[in-house]
Amino acid sequence: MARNSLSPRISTDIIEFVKSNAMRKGDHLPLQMLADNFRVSRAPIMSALQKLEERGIVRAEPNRGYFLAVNGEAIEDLEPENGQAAEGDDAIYLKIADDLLSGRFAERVSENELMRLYEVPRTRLLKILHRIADEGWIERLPGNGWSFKQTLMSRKSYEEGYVFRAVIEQQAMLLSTFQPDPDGFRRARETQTELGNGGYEHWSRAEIFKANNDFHEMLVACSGNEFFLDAIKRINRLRRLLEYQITIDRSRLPKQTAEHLHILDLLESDRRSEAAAFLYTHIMGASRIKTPKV
Amino acid sequence: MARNSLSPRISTDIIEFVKSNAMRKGDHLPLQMLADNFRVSRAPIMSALQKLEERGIVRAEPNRGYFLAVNGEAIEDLEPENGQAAEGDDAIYLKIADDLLSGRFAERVSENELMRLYEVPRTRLLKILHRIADEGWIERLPGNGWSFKQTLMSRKSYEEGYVFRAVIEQQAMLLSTFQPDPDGFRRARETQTELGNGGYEHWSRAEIFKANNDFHEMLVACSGNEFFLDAIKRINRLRRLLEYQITIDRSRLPKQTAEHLHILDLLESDRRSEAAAFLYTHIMGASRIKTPKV
DNA sequence: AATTACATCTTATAATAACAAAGTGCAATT
DNA sequence: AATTGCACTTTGTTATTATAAGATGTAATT
Repeated sequence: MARNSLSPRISTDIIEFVKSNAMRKGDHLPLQMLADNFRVSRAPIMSALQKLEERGIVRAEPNRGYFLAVNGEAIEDLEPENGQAAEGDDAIYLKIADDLLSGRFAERVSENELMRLYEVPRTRLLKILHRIADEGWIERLPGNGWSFKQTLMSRKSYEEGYVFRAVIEQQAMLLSTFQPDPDGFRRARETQTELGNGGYEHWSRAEIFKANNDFHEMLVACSGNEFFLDAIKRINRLRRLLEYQITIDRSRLPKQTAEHLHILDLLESDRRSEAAAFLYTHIMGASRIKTPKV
Repeated sequence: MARNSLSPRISTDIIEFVKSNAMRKGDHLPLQMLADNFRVSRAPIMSALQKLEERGIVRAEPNRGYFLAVNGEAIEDLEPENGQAAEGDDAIYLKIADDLLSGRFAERVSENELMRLYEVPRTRLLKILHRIADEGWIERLPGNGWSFKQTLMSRKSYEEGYVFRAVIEQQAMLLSTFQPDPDGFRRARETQTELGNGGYEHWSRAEIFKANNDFHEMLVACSGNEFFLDAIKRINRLRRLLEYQITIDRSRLPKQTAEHLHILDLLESDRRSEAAAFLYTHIMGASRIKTPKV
């Protein structure tokens, strides 16, 4: 009768926060700091911490607050990578994507139909549909119902996407406002090195995908132009959907990470136009290898 | 208690359709054809035509349907250009934009607050907010409420937008898939010529803006790459919002239309890279002149 | 001075019902 | 054969109400 609690998501976020800040056992976790960080009030932070206490990750001290009960890096995510255990809205979102790619939809669908099909209240369904609309693969019709844009999910569009990415990223790098971000570079180096040195064998598909996207988005962020970054983020969200259907060719990853590192090298030795050219072929090269199942 | 009828919008659409197809007095207007065209069922078409009959624009013949009562070009829009007579959702959308640009919002707003402020039911408000979110200048917070992204509305972002457009459009033209669309070129020529030959003096701001956007979107459409087109459309929607605040410098329009025609000339004589380079400076040039009021 | 813990207020989701508008099948008309 | 006109079904918006979750001010504790 009421909404889904934020606390599960926030629990996960807190764990990630603790890890990425390399916090240690005994460190204090002030409510307001976490609340500001996640852009919510103290209330959901409280309940998330209470849940984390039950899992033994934090310790509560009366009137003093919550403290880390273990070292950050020692925390393992509960329910880690159990296949497709997407929770809540995301589960339905993915089901819709899957049903669309399997051709289970007519071009036109009514909201009621979808509500019945996925057993979701209208409010929630609409939230999901609007998200999909934002990603561009569904569209509200003027009268009743919604219409899927199958074109965006096609093979042709997939290749167009690579062209778009290659052009945008290359051009972003050539902008006069482009400026390498030392901190971003350092972290990218770490991740890419780790991924190249064996990580590619056991990391999950989602992790690999994220590492790759993070790298490219970090580069575009250096352009200092929000529109370029936004365009890349937007197309990456769509790409995630299509590439989930594809088997990753892990044998190609060492080469990929090496190329990523090479780009950083070039940039750090002020050979920007070389880096941009290399980036272009790097992206276009990736598109030819993989072949969608569908 | 029920939703807004589509018929007003469809009436307008029919008029536009009739005009752009140069239809003549006495021409038949089949329901299904119009329905397919506007992606709705015959029902709202019927009621739209009934309203048009009351205005004397079409004539009904029993069991035969509706026929144009006047020549297409002779129809004047009712309530034409009466300043800012935006109807329905658009009115609220524009009010929100205006209130934001005037700094009347805190960074954080709740849905209830907005419902009270604009006296709109939640469903409608949400539709508008999602549209705004799609344009990128508002964002749902994880807990309660929404947050405006003022950055997108700033002077800096305005300039970044021009850079983005210039790059995207130029690169779109350089794609191997780029192919001039003779029909699109012809129509663009007509519009731009008309605008240059005096149209710039009496066309409304909205009309001028639309002609300009149509021109650029037509060009990008020739790239045959949906992502380029989408990116341009997206930024143009945002641009409309900011430029509405700006006084048009009509004296610059003849030069602008001349440049547009020049681009078409270059493309038609197969001088694509020249055209692309010119297009780039054309767009960047436009950004320096105008100065936002805000 | 910072921060929690609690009480209180506010917000958004969900279920329901009413209703006008959109969608549709088919006989009637041209 | 095409298209309308109409009866009928389905859909989506709105208002209402209940409720759990988020937001927040403040006294108490460190």
